[in-house]
Amino acid sequence: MRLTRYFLPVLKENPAEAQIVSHRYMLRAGMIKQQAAGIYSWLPLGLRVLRRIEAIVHEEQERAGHILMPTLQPADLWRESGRYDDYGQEMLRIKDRQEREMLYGPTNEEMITDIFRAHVTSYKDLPLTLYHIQWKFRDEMRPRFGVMRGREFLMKDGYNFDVDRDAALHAYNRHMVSYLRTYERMGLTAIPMRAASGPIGGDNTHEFLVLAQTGESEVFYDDRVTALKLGQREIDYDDRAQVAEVCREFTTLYARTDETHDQAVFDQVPEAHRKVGRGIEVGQIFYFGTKYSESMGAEVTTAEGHKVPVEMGSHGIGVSRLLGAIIEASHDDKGIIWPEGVTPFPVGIVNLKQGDAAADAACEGLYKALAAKGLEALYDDRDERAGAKFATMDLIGLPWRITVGPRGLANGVVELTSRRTGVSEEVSPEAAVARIAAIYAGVR
RNA sequence: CGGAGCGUAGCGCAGUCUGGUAGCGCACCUGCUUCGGGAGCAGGGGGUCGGAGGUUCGAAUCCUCUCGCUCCGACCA
Repeated sequence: MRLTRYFLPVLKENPAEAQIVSHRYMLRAGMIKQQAAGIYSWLPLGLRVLRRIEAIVHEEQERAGHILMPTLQPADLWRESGRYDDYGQEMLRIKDRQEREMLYGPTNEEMITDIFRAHVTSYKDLPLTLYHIQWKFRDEMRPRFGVMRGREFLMKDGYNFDVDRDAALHAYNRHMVSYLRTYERMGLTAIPMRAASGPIGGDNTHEFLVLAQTGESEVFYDDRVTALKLGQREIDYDDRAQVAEVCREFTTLYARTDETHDQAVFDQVPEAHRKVGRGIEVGQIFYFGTKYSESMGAEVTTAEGHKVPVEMGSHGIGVSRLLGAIIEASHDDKGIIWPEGVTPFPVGIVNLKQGDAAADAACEGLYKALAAKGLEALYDDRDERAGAKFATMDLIGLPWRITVGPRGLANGVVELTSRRTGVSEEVSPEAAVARIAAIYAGVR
């Protein structure tokens, strides 16, 4: 993408309404535009990152069935589970022209149960997991922090259906592991913490927290959990013992939110590892058994011929919120530093002397060579001074930058710079392309 | 929803107390010079002051109502 043809309305000054760093940078980097309290338009750069995060979520859902449920739901479905009255003012209630009561979905347990009961009646069709990524609306009393606490937000929510409790708990564990992988691919350390279930219900639930000063939850943890990594290990999601072992590894050390914190247990953590901090919640998994299947009549026939309410769980990832969480976890005083997994463009090309025949040709060559490797660079071809181009690149946070100028070209080299470390090296254009391709070979 | 504050040019702000017909920086446009970390000089365009009503010879400024946004608190992916 050539910057002269790209809609990237960057701001030099901080918008007054933005209080935290991720919100400020998202506005300054031209990623989002607020339309009402907690409701945002996604501009090209922001949308690209949102789509990258979605892509990773999709890829990690592997065999789960991808569906799409509507944003608007009939109120009657929620009357069946009893949540129409329980959910309160946070639920946006609407009437259509026929005076039918509708709501803008804050979550989809009722609807997925309705889909399930219409089509599944036998244990032979289990286990089943269905998920979608859809906009949700929760009419927060106080939206804030940009996309971290918006009213409209994009969420991946999945639902598993199993024949018995053991199978459902395996589904729970499977999702815990897949979520760990998902966050790691985004360059995040998200710690599973024992949590409270809230309006979803159920007795087994973990939240995934990214540690950050600006987090909304107070967290208590043994800091050795932050060193745990899934890495490249092979995992067979059908292997109950292996999946359970990974979960045990990640949930044994103390890690809880204030809702479930137990000071007596926490005191047993060695003092050197005992940490209190704040975290951003980026996902949650639930096992809630037959809460919805019983109230809504979602039953399956077992091998023995009995009808039983299906065992269920649900799992969510705050897709739009993750943009904010990633920025909170990865930035400096110049701007954002995107992890390779979610960056809007893999690399930026800065032409220091637009209009110089050699510089222009070298940039075009790099741009095409990268494209040939499937890497779309953001080429700053504006007639701007070097400082302005560097400032823009630093702000929008592309992890790699290739700087092209007459001075280097005279020696046959361009500069390859890491946004994260600031380290530059002078290499031939061909070598720069090869390096970038190698870096992203393991990422996309 | 309770408490506090703010709406003046695309963005950041001054002017409001002490009414007299709107200003600064950035951005934008033109020209010249500059050109490896948000350039300099000169010239220029743009707002009727969130909205409605009222007081007054006269309202961004005073009064009433209203809409929106932000911050603190209670709730949440």
